[in-house]
Amino acid sequence: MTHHTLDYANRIRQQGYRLTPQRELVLDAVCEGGGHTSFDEIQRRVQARAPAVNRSTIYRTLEFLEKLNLVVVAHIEGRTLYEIAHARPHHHLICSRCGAEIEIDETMLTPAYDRIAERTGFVVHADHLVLSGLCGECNAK
Amino acid sequence: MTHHTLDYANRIRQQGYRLTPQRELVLDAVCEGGGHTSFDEIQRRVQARAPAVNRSTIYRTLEFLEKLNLVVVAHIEGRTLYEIAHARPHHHLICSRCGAEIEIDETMLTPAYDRIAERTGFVVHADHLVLSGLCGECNAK
DNA sequence: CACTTTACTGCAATTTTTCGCAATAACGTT
DNA sequence: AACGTTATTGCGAAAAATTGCAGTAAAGTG
Repeated sequence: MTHHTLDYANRIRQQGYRLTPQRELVLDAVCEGGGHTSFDEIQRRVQARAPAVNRSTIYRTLEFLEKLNLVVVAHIEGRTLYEIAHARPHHHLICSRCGAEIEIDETMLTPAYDRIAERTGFVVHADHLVLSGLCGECNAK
Repeated sequence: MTHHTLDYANRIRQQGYRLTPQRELVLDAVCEGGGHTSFDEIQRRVQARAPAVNRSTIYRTLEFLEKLNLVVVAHIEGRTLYEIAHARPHHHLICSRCGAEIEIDETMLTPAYDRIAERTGFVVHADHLVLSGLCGECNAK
C-alpha cells in the first residue's frame, strides 16, 4: 500500500476533484507489484475487482493521476508503463543489451543539473527519467 | 537537407535493407523544418509529394528509421514527435511553464554519467533526452 | 438527511495505430 | 538488360486509444 502514505484522498479533494472508487482502484492497480505496470495489467487488476469499470475510464483516470503527480509515465522501448509517484524523485537505468533495470537516486544527476543551470539558467525538474546504456556486466564483455 | 550528410542510403543498404522512395520521402519529411515533427505533419509532407503513400507505411517506416538510428523519437507532454538523428547526440530542455525549447549538448550531462558509472558500473548511452523544468525567464518570476 | 451542483463514468461512435497477406519492386546475379 | 529472390508496400480488417454526450453519483449546503 505504498500510496497510502501519500494521502492521495486529500490531494485529490483539495484541488476540487472527487475521490471515486474507480480512481482508488486504478491507483491500487498501479501500486500493486511496485514497479512499472502496463496498461493491460492495470486494466486486468482493476477489472478483477470491479469488472464494470470501463476501459476508457481507466485511460482518463491514468491521465488524471498523472496530472496530479500521483502517477508517473515512462516510455521504455516503445512501451508505455505506469508507476506510482514516489515522494523522492528517482530515475531508471535500462541496459539495452540484457534489459536489466537499475534504479538511481535523483542526486546522481544533480552535477549535470548544476552545469545546465550555470550555463543556460534552466532549472531542471525532471522526474522519472529513463536512461539506456550498458550495465556493468554487459559492458565487461 | 541535413540528412544527406549521413549517407543514409548506404547505411540502409549495408544492413541488407532496401532504399525505397517511401523511405526517402519520410526521411525528407522528418528533416524539413529541422525540429520535432508530429506524425500528422510527416504524413502531410510525404503525401504532398506522393499522395498514394499509405499511412501504415509511414508508421512502419518511422519505426524502421528509428531502429537504424536515423530518426529519434521523443515523447513530449504526451505527444509523440520525431526528429532526425544528429551525428552528435543532444538533448532538450522544455520549460513546463512557457513551453520554450532549449537544445543542449551531450557534454552537459557527462558529469552525471561519470558519477553513475563510478557508482553503478552502468555506462549511459542516452540520446535525445527530454528534460522538463523552468527556463531562466520563468524561473525569475 | 434531503437537495443541488457539476465532476465523473459508461456507452457508443470516431479516430489512431497495428497487423496479415497478396502484389510489387529493389537489388544482386547472370 | 532481363531474372529471381525476398524485403517492402498497399490494402483491408482488427485492435487500441480517444472523444462526445447523457446519465450518475461525489461532496458541499441548508
